[in-house]
Amino acid sequence: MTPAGPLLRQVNTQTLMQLIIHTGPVTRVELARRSGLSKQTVSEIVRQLQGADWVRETGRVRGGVGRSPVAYEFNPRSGFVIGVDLGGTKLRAAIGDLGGGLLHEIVESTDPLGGRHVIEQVCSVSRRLADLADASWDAVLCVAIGTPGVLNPQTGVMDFAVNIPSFGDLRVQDELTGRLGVPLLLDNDVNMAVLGEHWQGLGQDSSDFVFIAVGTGIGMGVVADDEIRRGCNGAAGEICYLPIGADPLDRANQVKGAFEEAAAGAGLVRRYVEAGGREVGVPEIFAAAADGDAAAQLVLDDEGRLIGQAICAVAGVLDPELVVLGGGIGSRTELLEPVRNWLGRFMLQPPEVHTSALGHRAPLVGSMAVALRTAHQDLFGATALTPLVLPTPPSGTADAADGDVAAPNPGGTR
Amino acid sequence: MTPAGPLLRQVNTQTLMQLIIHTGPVTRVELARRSGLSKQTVSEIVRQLQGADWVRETGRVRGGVGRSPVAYEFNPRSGFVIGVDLGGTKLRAAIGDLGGGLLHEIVESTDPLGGRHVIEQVCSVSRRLADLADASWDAVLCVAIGTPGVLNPQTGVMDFAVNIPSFGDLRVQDELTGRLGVPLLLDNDVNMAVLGEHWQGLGQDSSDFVFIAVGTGIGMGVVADDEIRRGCNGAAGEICYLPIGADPLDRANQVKGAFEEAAAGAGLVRRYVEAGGREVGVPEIFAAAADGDAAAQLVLDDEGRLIGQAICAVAGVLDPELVVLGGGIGSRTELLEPVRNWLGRFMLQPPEVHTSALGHRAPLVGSMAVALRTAHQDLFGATALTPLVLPTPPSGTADAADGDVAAPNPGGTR
DNA sequence: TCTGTTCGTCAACTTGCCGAACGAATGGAG
DNA sequence: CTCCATTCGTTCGGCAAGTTGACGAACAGA
Repeated sequence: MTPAGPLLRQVNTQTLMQLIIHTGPVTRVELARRSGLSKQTVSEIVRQLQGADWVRETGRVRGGVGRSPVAYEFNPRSGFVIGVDLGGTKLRAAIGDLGGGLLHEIVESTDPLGGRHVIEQVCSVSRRLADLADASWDAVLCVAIGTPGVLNPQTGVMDFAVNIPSFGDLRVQDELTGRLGVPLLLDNDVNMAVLGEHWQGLGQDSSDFVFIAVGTGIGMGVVADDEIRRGCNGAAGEICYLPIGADPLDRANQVKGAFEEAAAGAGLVRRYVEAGGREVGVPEIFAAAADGDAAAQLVLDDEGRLIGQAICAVAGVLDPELVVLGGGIGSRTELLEPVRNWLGRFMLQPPEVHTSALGHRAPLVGSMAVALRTAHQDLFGATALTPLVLPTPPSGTADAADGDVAAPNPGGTR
Repeated sequence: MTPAGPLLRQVNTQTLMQLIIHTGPVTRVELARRSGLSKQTVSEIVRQLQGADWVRETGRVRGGVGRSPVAYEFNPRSGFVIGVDLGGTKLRAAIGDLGGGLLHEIVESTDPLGGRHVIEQVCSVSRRLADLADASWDAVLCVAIGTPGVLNPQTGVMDFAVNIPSFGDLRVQDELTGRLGVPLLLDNDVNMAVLGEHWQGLGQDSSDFVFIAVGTGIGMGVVADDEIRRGCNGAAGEICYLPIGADPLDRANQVKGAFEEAAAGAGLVRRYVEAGGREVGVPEIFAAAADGDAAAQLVLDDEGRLIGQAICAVAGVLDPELVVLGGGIGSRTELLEPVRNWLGRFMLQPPEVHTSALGHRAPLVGSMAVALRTAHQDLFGATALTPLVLPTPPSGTADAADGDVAAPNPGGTR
């Protein structure tokens, strides 16, 4: 089943591939030093990789004494990935190469007809991106899509995809996979956003941090130990249900969640009206506060208190290094100071709080990160080949009777 | 650096070892089928393992047609691990074999002198356990200790180890490692408890669940994706600081935490007094409630409300499959119904809530699990040998300007 | 006792990697 | 301009590990 030769060679090939990717242009001798392999083995494998176009020469390294070595680097155009941020109004998509470089980006309005029309739109945009990048469709290795809603990990259906008409009914995963013919990943847009910040934003140096999006709704993405955490139903980070702000016992507040009821867009407007303001949109409230409107300022400070309280709850559970605020309301820098202020009054040692570095592009960047990572895993990852079972502790007391053993399993499972 | 031969053989040896451990008694042919290796290779490696006493024959499998094969099983006595639950008043310790079997257990009072005396006590108990199990000290592969307090991941010092006099000042990790001469793991007792439940208690089938201990203090252990989560400062699960019950803005409530101030032992007693009860201990309150004391019943129902609110907050952040209640107060079954009742009023789809299956032995069992797992990792794990770097996406800069269609990045990153 | 079947081991062959030695390129010294 | 130390890259013989194939050994049932 697993001939020995191929396996070892595969491991070594992947090792070298990893080194070439992460070390940038590198000579064969350097590879031999770092991998511990011998020069000849390295040469042979590199030759293969170059033949398969995974790797390309990048010139010679001159300057030292002795013969100039040839340097090799990863050929980023050996594959492409596509990331999509599918919102209720806008569809953002981008194509990038396997080196992590972003090549082209398309932004357009989401098809208001919803349902299959949106699926069709995603396909169309994807193929246009591939054309823009002058890439054959076969070279597209992975597509990742972030969209509002909770992904049901079992069925692959996005529940609560309220922003797009009749989108929740479709088996989006299957539909799109079938139509694109490419591995497809679907996830919550907040999860994508947190991964975006982890890859290229504020969370680059943090292995434990959260992204809190406050806008029309409220959501949170959690990165713990450098991985996204989804919880058992994919509902981790659904802090809209936190018992904060509104009465958590009122059933009316449990549909969208007490915290969301109070702190999200509608709640903010309602509190502004209650404080004596006119019934306007969220941006107008911020503008009014900037103009010195006392009611608006009070409401925004209160918003800071609510968010601070939520962060306090999150920090008590997760102990993140950093909290990134995003979304239509959360990304307003005016909120930063009240949030920090209130948080400091709730906690003795609060986590750092910052406004998203990527802004509305966070979910898109995150989708790219997911697609890229998946492609790399599939191509060069350790997943497929390790024959090792996870080393979990043996379960319970060995209840095997001593002495002769019962008959072996007849079917010869496998 | 890494000779090829040994590496491949090591991988295969570990593969077979894993199979033998997890499959129980198993014949060589079966091993060959499952591992994909040939019969000869399996024979050779099994011979070696048997010579090194890692594996032993366990009789022949009779009943089938043809020659009876010899079955092999993991020799659990090839190594031993020790788990310790070091509390403020009691010290529980146990020794088990590498098969997960618990062999002997010792419970005694913690040395009230604290500090080095306790360290000495741990050493003494450990060696006595090894003697009881008739194991040479060299065969003890790992010791894990759970104790109250927050482990500082950097220094290895237990901060806030308030229950044991002058214990927080010591570099316990280093002291004990030096004195025992064995790999030693130190962690929070609540973390140990959650791992105990994960191994042999209620959380066996859950990859995402939490253990909430309510007693003198309040703490929570978090298992997400089958791993314990500590957060960036090891303070994950410190739900004592949740803004629940007491005024979270009062600095006096921030030392121990608002939630702990309200819901832990002292808070429970205080609320009972405020409700008209006498100043008694926690067990007396439970007894009074059972006797029909209205004030006590009210206070306990209120305790259920507080805990329910905390679970609501935790569930909103982590989405656990299960919440296990433990600790002096939390493990009282009388609380289960009020907690569930209130939780159902807070949330539409609350997680399951149960009382700890292991009770006060949870931290001890968890320590055993940690020690066992560490020993297995060290012996048969994949950690030491994989030459693969983690396949993270390469960090390319792609700061494309916004716009309907962004220009391709000009610099040709990297 | 015979026979079909399965287990376990011995031999011959293949793969992959390494050490050592050798030709090739390069920059500097004379 | 030539020579040379130095480093790069390749070729050759050898070793370690695994696989296929064949054969003796044990066992159940006829």
